[in-house]
Amino acid sequence: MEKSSTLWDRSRQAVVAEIVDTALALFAEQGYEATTMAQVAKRAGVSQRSVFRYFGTKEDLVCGEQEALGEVLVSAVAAQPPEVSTWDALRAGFTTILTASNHTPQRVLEISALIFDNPSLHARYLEKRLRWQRSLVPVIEKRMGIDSGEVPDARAMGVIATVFACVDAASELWVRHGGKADAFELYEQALAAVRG
Amino acid sequence: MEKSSTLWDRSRQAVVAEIVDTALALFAEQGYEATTMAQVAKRAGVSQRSVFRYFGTKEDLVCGEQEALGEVLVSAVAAQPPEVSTWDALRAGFTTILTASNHTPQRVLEISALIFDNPSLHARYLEKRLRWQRSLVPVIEKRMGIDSGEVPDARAMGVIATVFACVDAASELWVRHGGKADAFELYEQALAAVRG
DNA sequence: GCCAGTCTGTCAGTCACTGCCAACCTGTCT
DNA sequence: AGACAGGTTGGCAGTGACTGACAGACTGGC
Repeated sequence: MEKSSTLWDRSRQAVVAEIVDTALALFAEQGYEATTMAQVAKRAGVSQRSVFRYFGTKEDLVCGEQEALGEVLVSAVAAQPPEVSTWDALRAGFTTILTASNHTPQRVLEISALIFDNPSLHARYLEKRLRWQRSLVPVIEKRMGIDSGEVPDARAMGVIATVFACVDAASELWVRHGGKADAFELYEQALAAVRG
Repeated sequence: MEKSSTLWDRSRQAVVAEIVDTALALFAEQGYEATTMAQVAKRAGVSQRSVFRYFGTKEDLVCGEQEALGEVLVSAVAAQPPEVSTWDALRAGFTTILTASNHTPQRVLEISALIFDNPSLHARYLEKRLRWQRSLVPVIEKRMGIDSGEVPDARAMGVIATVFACVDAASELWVRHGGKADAFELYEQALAAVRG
């Protein structure tokens, strides 16, 4: 949470934001597949090479910020006091993410719909989420009173994967309902069906 | 389970198997990323174009048969008698898949390790699994006594996603243990931690 | 043998992505 | 002001996955 130090850093942030905005606009106009990186670069006013320097892959134009959110999630869960149950700690982590995201719900919905509609994007998204799960393992193991071995514990992995699965189900349904449903409620329903 | 009808069909199957075998061998030798489709085609004795006609993508050389297994899973779950609980029905589906796969455990381990070690393959694999989940939704909804609406039910999705999550955790741990662990046991542990 | 339909190989092309190098911009030291 | 060092950008050529189009080969039915 450090203030954007140098002026140079801020202009860089502006360039990144500009590229993402033009990319999302183009994806909305023509669809993800039909849009080329050359188009994005040209309309954003930078070289194609620079777009790849900033984002690495076309998919990261959409899924890029997931990276940072993962760290937020892990530290939020780790920061929960020990008397909070594992399930509540994980839920708290996800609510933290929701409030930490500085996007309008419309924007979140737009991006989510893009991801859910596009197999290649969806695949990449799932894989990134799996990294979140991996980095959560030690945190949850400690919370469940399990010694962290070199290989993760099946119980910890199961709990983490289940919470993610329910979050995922809730997100997908939220998108399918056009953002009109209560995602939190859907999550509770899904988890209750599992644990009840 | 129909007998491979025409001779032509059988030789076609042989070609497909030959391509997969050479591909896996090359991946084992040089790694997945470092192996080009041109190499696979050349060593398999077919044109590069034909490889793409059979498999569509490089990833499908490894994940291709997942497709068929998904249908086996769905029909196996649907075939469970109604008095079997939802959880048991899903577990039965997965054990059916395990026995239906006509590969040696070594082969399964080799393929699984390839998938888990390779982000691009892993991503594609997860996305395919998600399609299994989608096609299971109506089956599970009926079993849980839920009317199938146009949008899936959160409870059904949660249960399905959870079982898959635990299967996934168990598979990954099984691979991390070099195939020496009991995958079934790991699955039970993970699910017990969730439902207990 | 002949014809229709299917399968295969070849070729050229698109697009994501990368390494390389020259130009450039920015702050610093003298 | 001018030289210098660091990092940044753009252009360019290349690789590799993947696709469409076309021509030849191969198959089964007549």
